[in-house]
Amino acid sequence: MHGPDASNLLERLDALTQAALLQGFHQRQLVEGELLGSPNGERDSVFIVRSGRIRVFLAFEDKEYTLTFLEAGGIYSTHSQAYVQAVRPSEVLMGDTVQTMATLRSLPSAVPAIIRVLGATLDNCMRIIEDLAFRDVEGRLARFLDGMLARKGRPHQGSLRLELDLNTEDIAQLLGTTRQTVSSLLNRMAREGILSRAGNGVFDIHDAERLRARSQ
Amino acid sequence: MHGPDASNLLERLDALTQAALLQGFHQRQLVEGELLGSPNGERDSVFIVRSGRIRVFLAFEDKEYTLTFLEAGGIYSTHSQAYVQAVRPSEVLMGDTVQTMATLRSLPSAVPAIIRVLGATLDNCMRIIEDLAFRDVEGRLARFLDGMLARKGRPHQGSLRLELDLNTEDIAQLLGTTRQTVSSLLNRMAREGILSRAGNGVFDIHDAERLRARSQ
DNA sequence: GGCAAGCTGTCTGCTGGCTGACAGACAGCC
DNA sequence: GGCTGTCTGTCAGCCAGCAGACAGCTTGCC
Repeated sequence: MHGPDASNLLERLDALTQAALLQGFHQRQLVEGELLGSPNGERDSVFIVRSGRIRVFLAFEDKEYTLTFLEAGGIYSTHSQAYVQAVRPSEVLMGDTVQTMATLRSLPSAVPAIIRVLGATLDNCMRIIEDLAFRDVEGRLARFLDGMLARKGRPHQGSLRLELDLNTEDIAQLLGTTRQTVSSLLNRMAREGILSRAGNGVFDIHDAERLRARSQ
Repeated sequence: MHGPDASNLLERLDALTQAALLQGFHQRQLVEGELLGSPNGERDSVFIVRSGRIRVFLAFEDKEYTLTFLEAGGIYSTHSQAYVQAVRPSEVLMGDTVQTMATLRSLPSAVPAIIRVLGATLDNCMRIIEDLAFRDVEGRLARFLDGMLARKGRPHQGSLRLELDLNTEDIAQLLGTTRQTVSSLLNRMAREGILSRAGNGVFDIHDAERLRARSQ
């Protein structure tokens, strides 16, 4: 989410490699709000999302910045300074990082896929830095919507419908700003005819052209 | 630079593995200001810095944000949306990414090192995001100085001397702010007795305690 | 029905930091 | 000496966006 998805690791591997890699992984059910990992967490794990929705975020004092939402197929690691939390009931496959590294030694065919996943995560981070360092909130919002449009937009009555299932606060945390600012920007764009809101978390984009122009 | 260094890849490998990995790499001399890579550059390369100083930065319109400076031992890739530029005459060992990936398949012992390097780069990116999303410029500056202190500080007449070889503008670009703001913050810290400036790019930190407190 | 919880919209005041402009200090060079 | 280029310090003006407060709307529950 928020840009091209962290690539689906499993799709890129043949069945045998897949099975070998996932040896030692165990399935885990998460309830809504459950923390999978936090900075300085005891144990390093890698995990793959089977279902549900996982939020990866940074926190400092009482602010939070969402790095990404993971859905089915998403892969991440609980090391790093990020918090990892299920925002709804979810299922994940978890494995120990150290053990997975060891498995990799005897599974060279999986290496390029792994490196590509890491590379995609890195790209995502760089995009975020670019956003935070250079763009104002309106630019970030436009870029976010434009990116989601490419991934999730569906034609609907002459416009493009975007069902994000995110509320204003969620979007604000993805952009590193406040709910109030997102709210007023979205309404300004609505007034300008760029989009309209068709219920909570549902947007109809009427002028993708102008949206993209704003994301530069 | 700017936090723990992107780990020195070569140190972590035995001589044989090293030689195998660097097969096909070629040495290249860079003059000051030379661009090694830019977003949408034709060819993907990996490179290792032998000497000199390389700046990795993002650019947008007329602003630039420096992600890191690489010195001897540093490793990076020219893929990604970053620009890579020699800020002084430098020597690098360059290799083709695709070919290096292929080499890796038959060199499983190098995989953990590679993954660790990628992981360190990712950690650095996350630290930057944390800074940009949560901290004001003074906090970022304090954190930057504190980090450099740990890596480059040398006792000097009862204080800790920091020879950064960076001017105010360079620091501003590392922090995502302007030269003027950095200048006034440094002078405020000097007035408060936290540090003093002993020439361009040289700082004496008198109160590391209070510096750290400001970086939270 | 009433009540609470969650989501949204809007207003107001305040401020961190950007921008542009200018001046002083210093080094190297002709 | 004067000239140029590089680096630094400082000031005034301005504004994007934060923070707090409040109101309206829905939904679900007792």
